[in-house]
Amino acid sequence: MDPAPVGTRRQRAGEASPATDAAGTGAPAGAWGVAVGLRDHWAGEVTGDLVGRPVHLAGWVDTVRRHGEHLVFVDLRDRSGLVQCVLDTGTELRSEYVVAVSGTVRRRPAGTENERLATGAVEVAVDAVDVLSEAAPPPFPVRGAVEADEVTRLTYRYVDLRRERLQRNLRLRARVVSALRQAMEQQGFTEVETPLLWTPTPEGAREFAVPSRLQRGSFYVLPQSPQIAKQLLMVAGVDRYFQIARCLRDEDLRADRQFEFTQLDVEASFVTQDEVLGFVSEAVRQAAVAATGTAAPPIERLTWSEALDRYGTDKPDLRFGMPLVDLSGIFAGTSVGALSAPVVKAICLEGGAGLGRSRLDGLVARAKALGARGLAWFRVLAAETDERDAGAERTGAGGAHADGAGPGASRRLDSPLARHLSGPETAGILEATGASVGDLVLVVADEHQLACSVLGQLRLDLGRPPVGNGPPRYVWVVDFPLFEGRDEEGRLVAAHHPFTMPHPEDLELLATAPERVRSQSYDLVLNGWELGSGSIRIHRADIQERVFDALGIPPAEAAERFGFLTGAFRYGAPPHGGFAVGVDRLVAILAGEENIREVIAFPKTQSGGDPMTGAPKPLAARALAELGLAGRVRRPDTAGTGED
RNA sequence: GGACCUGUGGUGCAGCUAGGAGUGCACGCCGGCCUGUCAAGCCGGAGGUCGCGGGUUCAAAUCCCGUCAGGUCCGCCA
Repeated sequence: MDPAPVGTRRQRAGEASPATDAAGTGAPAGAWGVAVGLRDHWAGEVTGDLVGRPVHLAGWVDTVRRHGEHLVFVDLRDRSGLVQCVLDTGTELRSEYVVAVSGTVRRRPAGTENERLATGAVEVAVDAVDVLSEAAPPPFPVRGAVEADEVTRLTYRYVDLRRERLQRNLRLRARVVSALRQAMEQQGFTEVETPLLWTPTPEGAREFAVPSRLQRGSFYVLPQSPQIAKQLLMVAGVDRYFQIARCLRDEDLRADRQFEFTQLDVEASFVTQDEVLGFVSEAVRQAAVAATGTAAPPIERLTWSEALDRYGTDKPDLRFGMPLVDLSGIFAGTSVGALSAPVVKAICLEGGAGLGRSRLDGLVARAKALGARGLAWFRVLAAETDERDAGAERTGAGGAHADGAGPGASRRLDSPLARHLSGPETAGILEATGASVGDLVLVVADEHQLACSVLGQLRLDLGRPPVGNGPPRYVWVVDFPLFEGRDEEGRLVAAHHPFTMPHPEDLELLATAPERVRSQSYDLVLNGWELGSGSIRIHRADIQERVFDALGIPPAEAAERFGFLTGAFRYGAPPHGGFAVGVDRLVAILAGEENIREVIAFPKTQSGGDPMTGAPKPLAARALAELGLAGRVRRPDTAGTGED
């Protein structure tokens, strides 16, 4: 017997990096551990060097190919892959039966090898089969790439998880989490667990409430993040903290949002912003290497205002171009009403001149739905070739000519607006956008924020590649503003959270022009997904008071809501800052998945349900009474009349 | 709170624009044949409230209204 094939295989493969195995199971070679119990080998590792050896295998029946009573092929599957077993007696094996087999490995007869299978050179001549469990036909195929309806998949999640895709994702996730943990430990961080039963912090995301049985009428909440706890750990002198932390937010679900999600939560004392970014960069880099086996690219850096100006968003997808171009100067004194606005911005869609009128109307509608006053479009056509230009005459649109200063032939603009443009305006559009014949220029004239965000969204609509496509582009977005807009009562709203340290150069603006104050906060963005965010925190009472003041939070209210944090700061708070990385999103992108459900073992539907368990469910009256909630039940027949 | 897409034997689709008997394809399932297959093959068979409710019509999977479920997005996510 060979009790420890793992080490020898790893050595033979000579792989320093965790490249995936030949069976395509998504696991590092030799990662299955020692086979024990009913098995002494893994199905996916039955290869040529075992020829002549007896093996015991256990797993699921993948396929049965029956050639009469005396020749039956059974593919036996376990997490490591499959191997063909040959039986010479008729048996009652069916797909997904759970079996243990014993037999002898032998080379397949010449000409019957299967090159698509890692174990395809050999087969197991079976002398005993033990059916451990019979199985009903699965509700959807376990093998293959066809996806069943979402409810069906979630109702039978244990079957769905048996499939190759999710098995691979679960293992990739485990490797990523392990790499993150190792990277943080290597950098001197201490893993600390923080409470799940926390206290309400009325600000930020909606929280899940947990009724207290011992103190009826009072509630814990589940933490939307360990933010305050980790700052208290800094006051406690932990100095470098991290946690693979579950966070819970009672907000509407999306492709990249579940109620509960996992963060790599990090906080460190006596550090600069760049040092925090360095710690996180190293962790993410190691995670990417663990997941893909290839080196992650360096993380780029943009300021928040650069990101907004060039990509119309604070989470730019840098995998493709189509940057926003500023035309405000060109249209500063325009006579065209539709283009008269504080800010005029444009994007250029390569080859977009061929879009038909209905398609363009759709874009205009989309822009309006996003809040813009309107959307101007200009087809870029070759000058003096009107008759051959698609749609130019049919739409009855006027054409404005300009001798292109840019590359290629002279160009003109085709658009209902084109004949209203002055010569310099036409030339300005062509020059600023660098548009070529056949392109489409889209222009939004509006307030700065709106013009940017609308074009940023259109840029994504028109140009964004699928999630896993192309080399990943990591980018730090830094210098976020401290505040973003105002609430209904005209009070400033914290962009990150109220403990974020203002940029040192902008401290004086707090009282005079708070909207212009930058903060020491930063986001990590991967392929247009916000992977996480962080900041340097305020540790000085005087600065904190000035920020609370700017936020319109009176001292008494601040003490009531955050007293246990500011109180702790009185006893010696080190300067500190941190970050949190969204693990589900990171894993999803590394796995090439569009939805984080595919990297979570038991996710919920968009309406927050679990079709498998039926959760959420009503609680029995007795349970409600014990929690002090009985009086608050709203029965359908009394809805709207009960107390609220 | 809102917008859009989807819902047809166990699974994935087509059928709907232009109403005419539950019509079709692939997989799976059940049975038979079959000693080298590997998504085995060949033959036969079973399996359906066309998500649900209402309306229009001589007639509805198909058109209309409502509703439920799933998905994508806006709002929301300090």
